[in-house]
Amino acid sequence: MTRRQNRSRAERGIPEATVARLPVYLRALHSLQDRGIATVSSEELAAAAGVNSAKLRKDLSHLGSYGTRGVGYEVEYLIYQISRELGLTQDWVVAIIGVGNLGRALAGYGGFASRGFRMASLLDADPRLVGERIAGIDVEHIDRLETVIAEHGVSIAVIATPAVAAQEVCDRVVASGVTSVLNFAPIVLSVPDGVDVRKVDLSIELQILAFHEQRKAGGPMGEQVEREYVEAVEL
Amino acid sequence: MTRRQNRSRAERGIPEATVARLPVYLRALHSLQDRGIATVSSEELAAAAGVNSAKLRKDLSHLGSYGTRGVGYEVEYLIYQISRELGLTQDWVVAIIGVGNLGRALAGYGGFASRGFRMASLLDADPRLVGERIAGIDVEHIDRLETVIAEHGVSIAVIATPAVAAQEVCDRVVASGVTSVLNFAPIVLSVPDGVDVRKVDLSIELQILAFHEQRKAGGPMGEQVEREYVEAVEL
DNA sequence: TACTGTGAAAGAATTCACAGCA
DNA sequence: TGCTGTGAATTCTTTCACAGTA
Repeated sequence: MTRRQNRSRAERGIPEATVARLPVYLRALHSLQDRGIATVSSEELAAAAGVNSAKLRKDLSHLGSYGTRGVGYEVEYLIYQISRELGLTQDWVVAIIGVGNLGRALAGYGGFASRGFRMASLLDADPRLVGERIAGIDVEHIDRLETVIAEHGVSIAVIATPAVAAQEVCDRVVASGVTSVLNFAPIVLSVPDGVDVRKVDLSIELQILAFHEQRKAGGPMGEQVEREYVEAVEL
Repeated sequence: MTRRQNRSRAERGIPEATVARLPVYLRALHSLQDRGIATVSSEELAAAAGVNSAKLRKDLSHLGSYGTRGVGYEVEYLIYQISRELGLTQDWVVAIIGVGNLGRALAGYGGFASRGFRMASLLDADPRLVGERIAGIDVEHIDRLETVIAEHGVSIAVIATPAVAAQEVCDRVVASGVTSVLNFAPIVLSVPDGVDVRKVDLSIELQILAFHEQRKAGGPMGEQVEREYVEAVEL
């Protein structure tokens, strides 16, 4: 794995913050491409992605030198390079566990099937849902989890179950060799080293918004609130 | 707004990274409370929240000194203090725009109605959905957006529409005075200063997972891939 | 004694500002 | 000339390690 070549690039060390923004750039680039734009400056692309141009250039510099001074970036080429860096030039097989409203929303999500991700399986514990066809896939019973993961070569598991079931499901997918988990259940999953978990959590996002909203309005009150606590506790 | 009192606390300056973790601590604390635990050490709480204890203590120190040396934190009191800091001791009125599977999932989300958030309205552009009752609320037509925001005093708008509609919906809610937006549409919203937007994006999360998954497997290949690009472009 | 709270050190991420190149 | 790519400066975040205290 040390076969290197001419291209000078920071050896396998893209900052996490940069990785998190690459998908945003990619989306902006696709949108430019759809509008027939072939070349874009860092200033324009940054605006489309909602960041400042210095940050964008620094981020892209971690991938290599894919721009042209005095001109900008070629949209198609940059799409390819970012896709490659993110691993989207290969297909990742995804299984969704939990087919409530959220699971359905995820299954039906378009951008999913399109670039780099193949939804292979939908699983649920509720026997009444088994056999139902959603987004072209038959829902299977959770009992088949291990079999399905092995047969399809699932590498990313999306957990969209109720909170109480999430840890057990997680343990099972991890035991089956899955090392990437996207968790929608409102619970902190514990996993062994080497397994990546990302969490998407509506209520956390709302709470962060509430914090800022409150701040705009003047912040939490002082001693008055201290009194309210005493009352609240004594109810 | 400069009436201060004894409690020494960094004057209105809680780091953003800390704010983003407070909801996680809060959830962990509620879970401890449900299990009848009255007191917790930074070590235990940190484990439950999936962070290390130094970080937890530093985070909490930004709110004030709510622990007891040699003992730990009183669960109930800490819940109250964090809730207050996040602005959850008051109710925030939320409207969801877009009632597809995702909107339904959000509407049905339990933790929502419970702590600090009141779902006041569901809106959709599709006349066939108008009048349908979801989670106890009648879906209204998007034409009524401005009226609904004013009447209910909506302060947080959740955008769960298709991407093409999202910016227009966003413009309208902002024009109606909403300054906090939670966006589920896969698009960068542009808003004036003073408006907070948070984004939840499935495909970005998947892409970040794919990056790490690829890394585990050995990273993007070198010159071989460079050739593949040429072929891909020439299709 | 067993914990919290916090300065100080280390590490990451962002921004500045400009050299260098097409 | 007009842009990218990047060192250097700055700011933010995490971690260390221990003084202080119930």
